[in-house]
Amino acid sequence: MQELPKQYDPSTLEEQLFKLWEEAGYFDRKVAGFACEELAPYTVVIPPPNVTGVLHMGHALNNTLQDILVRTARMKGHPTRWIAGTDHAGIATQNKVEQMLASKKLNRFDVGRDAFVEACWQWRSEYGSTIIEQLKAMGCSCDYEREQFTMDPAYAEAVRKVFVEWYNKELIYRGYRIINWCPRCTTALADDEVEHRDELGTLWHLRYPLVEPVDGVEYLVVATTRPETMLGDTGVAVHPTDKRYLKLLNAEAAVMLPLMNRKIPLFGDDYVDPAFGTGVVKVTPAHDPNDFDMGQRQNLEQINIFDEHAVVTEAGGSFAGMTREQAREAVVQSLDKLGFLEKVEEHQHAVGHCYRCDTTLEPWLSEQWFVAMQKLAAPAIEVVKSGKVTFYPKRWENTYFHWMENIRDWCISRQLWWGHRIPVFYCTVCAWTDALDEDLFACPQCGGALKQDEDVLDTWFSSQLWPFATMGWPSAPYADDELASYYPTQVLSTARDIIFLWVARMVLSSLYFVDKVPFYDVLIHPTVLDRFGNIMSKSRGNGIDPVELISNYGADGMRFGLALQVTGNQDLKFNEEKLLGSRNFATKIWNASRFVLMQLEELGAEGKESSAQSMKSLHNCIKADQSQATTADRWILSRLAHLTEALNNSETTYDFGARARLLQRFFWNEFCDWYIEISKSQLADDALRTSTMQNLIYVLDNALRLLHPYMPFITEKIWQSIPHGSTRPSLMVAEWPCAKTLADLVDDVAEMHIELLIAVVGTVRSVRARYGISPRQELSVAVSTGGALATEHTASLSAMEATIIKLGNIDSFTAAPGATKPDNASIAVVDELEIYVELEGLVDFAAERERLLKEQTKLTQELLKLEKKLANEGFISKAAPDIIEKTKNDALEVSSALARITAQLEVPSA
RNA sequence: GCGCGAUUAGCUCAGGGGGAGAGCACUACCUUGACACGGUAGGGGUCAUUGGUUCAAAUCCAAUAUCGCGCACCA
Repeated sequence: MQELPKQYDPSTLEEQLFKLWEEAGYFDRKVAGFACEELAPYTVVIPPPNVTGVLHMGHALNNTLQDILVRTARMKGHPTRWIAGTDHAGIATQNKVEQMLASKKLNRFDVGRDAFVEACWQWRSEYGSTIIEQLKAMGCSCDYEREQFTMDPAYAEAVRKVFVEWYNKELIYRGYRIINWCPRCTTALADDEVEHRDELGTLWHLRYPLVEPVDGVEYLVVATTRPETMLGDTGVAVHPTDKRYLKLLNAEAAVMLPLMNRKIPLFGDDYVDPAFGTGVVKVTPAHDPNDFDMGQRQNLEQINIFDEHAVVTEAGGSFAGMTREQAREAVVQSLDKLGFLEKVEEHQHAVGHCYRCDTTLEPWLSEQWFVAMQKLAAPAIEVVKSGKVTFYPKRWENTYFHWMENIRDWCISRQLWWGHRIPVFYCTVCAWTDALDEDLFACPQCGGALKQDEDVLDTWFSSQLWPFATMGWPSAPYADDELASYYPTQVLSTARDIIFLWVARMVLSSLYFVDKVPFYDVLIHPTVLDRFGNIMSKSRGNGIDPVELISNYGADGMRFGLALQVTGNQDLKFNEEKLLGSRNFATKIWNASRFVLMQLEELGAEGKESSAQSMKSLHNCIKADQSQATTADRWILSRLAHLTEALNNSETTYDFGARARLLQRFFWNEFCDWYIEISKSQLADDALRTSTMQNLIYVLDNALRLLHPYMPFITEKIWQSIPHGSTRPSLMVAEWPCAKTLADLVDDVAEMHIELLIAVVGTVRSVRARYGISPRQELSVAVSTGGALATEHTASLSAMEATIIKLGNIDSFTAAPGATKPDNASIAVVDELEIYVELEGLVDFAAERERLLKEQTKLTQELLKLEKKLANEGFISKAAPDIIEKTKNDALEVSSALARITAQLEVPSA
């Protein structure tokens, strides 16, 4: 046995304990050699944080939850595997490395592609492990030995195989289309990578003169939020049935585009909403997705007026060389000068921004690679509909369905250098092109030199393979047969903002390539907001650093405090006070354990139990020998049994907050506040000493096991020091308390009897506080029992006399059926007990009379309410029998209490 | 525009058809031999509003208001 230091110091202990776990290899208990083969494996893949990442609150929360699940499963005996690793994060990492180069006044083109990619790898090896180290500091029990990276050679092989397979099945194709373009990152983005934000913009109304007036109409008015794009206008559209413009349509009128002096046609298209603005739309096929579609239908020319930096090209005539912002101003000015500006108004509209750098995106026409999603989506919808995959909370399934059912083709090419290069090769001589599993240098058709596609794949294209690519796919047979035994994974825990980007695509690709769902449960945890309800972000500067929280509250305090705040809500307004409370809870656990150990030591020093070895034998004894057990012993064991059952029952609902609360209430309010206090008087009794000690150890041992997944460090440290009943070397691989075994310990009688004790002690304490009687002043207390169980209650209270005397600081205690009330005593009626606290010479009786009058009024009102209810015919005929029974009992109790208080008031006070 | 969430004590939030709860904060007392990051006892709420269902509504339904989120956007 090892003595615990006086103060709990998370900072030094956590590091030591983590090292102990890691070195012993407990994270994979199968490897560590502990039996677990008979149970189904429990696998979780970590949502791989970006290599550029540092731990933020979302990670802290999400990984706390995953660790709770994994640690619980491990203790229950499941072979567990929590796969950890990082994502290469194309744009994010490339941006970091570009920033680094910029500090040396270089850009990526200065150093060249190979050197740049090399610099990315360098950057990764230097900074890429930060977040993994931080996960360790949190206590996350991941399988770090199998740490994965989305650019590992084996992983790259998987990505390439997926591309080639889909390419061959024509699910991947190349197309010339309008995509979302970030002019700062100079790359295309997928639709889901666009962040729309409402902004107050301007709506410019422009006059477009007709080439020839029709019926006196000389010009049309179009409204636009992007006047600079007019340089690329190749048409003007109205709704085909819009009466205002029918004449013009019939006349096949054309417009002379101002500034560019280009003749462009007017045409009708259903897309145009005649109710909006003037009902006339300028059409820029190269710079707006809707205009692109209309342009296709009308066979309009596509004039791209921006280069990749959103600078106006030659196609923009005299505006060439201007940025889009400069061009906007210049175009508006020129139009105004020429009298083409009709009206300017404010206009609220959504603007797309780059999800990585927040630059305003440009809809841009370019050649890109796409995945045809529709066919792939159907089975992915099916598995959720049929319940093979379940979301928690379930409402997120709607979000998933909505996306899947309205799915659009996925732009997967990125004009970046850091990432998986698209494995498509082009012959520089002939027209040969193909996607290849292996690099090839000469054209199989003409022998000419081959060139690989310059673009890399969307990071999410590789992340979608994470659950199976991390388990050896596509190597055949799967390495270590992992895919066979550890797949599908049990649960995927993540944030709601990547349901589309990641979750949906994992389902779809896993079904296609492995023919299995990637996970059974999807746990969408709440989003952590700041205490005012705002999203935490760098730009707001309102983020909280979990590393700092760990140093302030300990990893255990942070974890428990976060878990407490997890409910079914979609947001979590971060409440740091809960962490403080959790740190205090950790201290409470520490000190309660110290108390138990101190008692144990004292017992050993007296020679009652001479060695740690024999103390080990104490474990479980209380269960074997219930004859030794007091009411309090049986009560706390019964509470422990209920707790274990409740924890097991709520498990699959992922209700972390509720479970944390159950644990805290049991340990603090039941074990510490009552059982430990009661044990003090039992330990003073030679006859009860050993059995009480056994019970303290037994309950503490089990409570530590139940708490371990939430607070792994402190529980491990204490457990190492107590004579627990396990042969296992570490709590993290110890046995989970068996609910079935514990069920035998449920004891309703003991629970009821402790309620009596709590009522008596509570009454005495209340009386003291009410009348300002010093805690040192001993009091005389008598309890009159009544009702059918009067004899049993009397016996029980008498048996607990020593404890009651100690807890209430009482000098004389008696319990008897119908005991007479001493003169000048305070009376309290609790259930069927009348509790008398003698106050002779201690208090002002007028005050006590006053209190009783108040109590009488309260009870009278309560009784009236109950009687009214019972007199209600509807209630008697329709309410459930047990509710009626309960109401009758309540009425009886209240009326009896009222009678006793009334009687008391009628006795003239001395 | 469509969809989702929230509205309960000063604060953060549980709960959920039949007695309004926790933690923090507040008040009083207690330096009791595990713990002042503690103990004991208290004060404090028309459960957003309105209507409906029901014997019974904080709880179920509908509408409204306010706040937040997501999707889709009409230039």
